[in-house]
Amino acid sequence: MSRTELTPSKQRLRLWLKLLRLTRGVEADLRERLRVEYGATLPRFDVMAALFRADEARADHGLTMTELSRALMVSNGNVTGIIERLVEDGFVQRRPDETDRRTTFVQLTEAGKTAFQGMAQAHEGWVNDLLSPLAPAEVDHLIEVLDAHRAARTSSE
Amino acid sequence: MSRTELTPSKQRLRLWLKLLRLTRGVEADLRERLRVEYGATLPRFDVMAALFRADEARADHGLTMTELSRALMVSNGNVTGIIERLVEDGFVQRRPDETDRRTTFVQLTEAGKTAFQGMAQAHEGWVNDLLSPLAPAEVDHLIEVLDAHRAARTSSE
DNA sequence: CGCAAAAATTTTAAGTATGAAATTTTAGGC
DNA sequence: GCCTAAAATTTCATACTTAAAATTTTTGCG
Repeated sequence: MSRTELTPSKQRLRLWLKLLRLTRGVEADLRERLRVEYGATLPRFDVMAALFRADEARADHGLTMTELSRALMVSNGNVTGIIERLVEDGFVQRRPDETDRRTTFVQLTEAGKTAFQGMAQAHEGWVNDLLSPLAPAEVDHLIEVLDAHRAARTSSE
Repeated sequence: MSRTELTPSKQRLRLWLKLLRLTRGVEADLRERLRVEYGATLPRFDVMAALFRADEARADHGLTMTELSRALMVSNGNVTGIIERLVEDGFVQRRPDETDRRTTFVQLTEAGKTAFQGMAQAHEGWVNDLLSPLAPAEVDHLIEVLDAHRAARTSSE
């Protein structure tokens, strides 16, 4: 019945390329809108999102640089630069750990929280639009597939 | 029945974040392996793959810079830099268009083709491993979903 | 205690990435 | 046949990204 007769390996490669195309397209769109409407960038937004979530979970001292780096899956040196610019803009503040002078806590300022909340609402709408061809049932199914994939990967490590 | 009661918009956002996590994870893995086993980078590999495909399709003159930029969904200025380094390495050669002096054709050298073929085979194996938790039927289904999504997006433009 | 290994972060060098401006060349209308 | 608009590319400034080296501080063991 199928039009093409490909090995599982080749099919997975095809899927991977299509997945990459989708995410690159969506990311390009989101980046463009963040830039035009908020003068922001995607990495900045991602960092602020992580800090906002942390603040909601436990409104104490923010995240350490290492926690941020791991949460976003980017290198530690990378986080340093992004935080530096966010601090310059007044959206983020650093705070030293009293008991361990190696670590630095990082958290959103009030201005940072306010700025993020505006962007986050717009961001959710954009993502919804960009993925709107996917029906809610399809979305739920895909989430399950991704969760199962993630579980399989982490257990095999 | 469902544990959480989220709006379609929030569900799509969740899906997007999971999708991003998957692709970033896979990309990080592929980048690491390309670096360790071939001393190559992902952008270089992507460019070479596009040129290799073009050469298979019509073995004449390669691709123009603009075609490359569009195929990979990266900025034109970006392609200039990557090609520059590939030319230095002897994997790619530029050739001027005789009839239109604005455009430059770019194609793999023999060394480039050979180098790419080795990497491509390994790359397919890595992708297969990384996506192995997805059963072939699931892979086919996902490909259909992505194709439908892509069709819906391009038609609405 | 003393000191080597580990941990958290920053720095560095090179590559990737963008958007905008600049350059060169071509095409089309008058 | 000019001259402006469009097209293809490069250059530029800035930001992001990585891996590796360097720095600072803490921990744990003999």
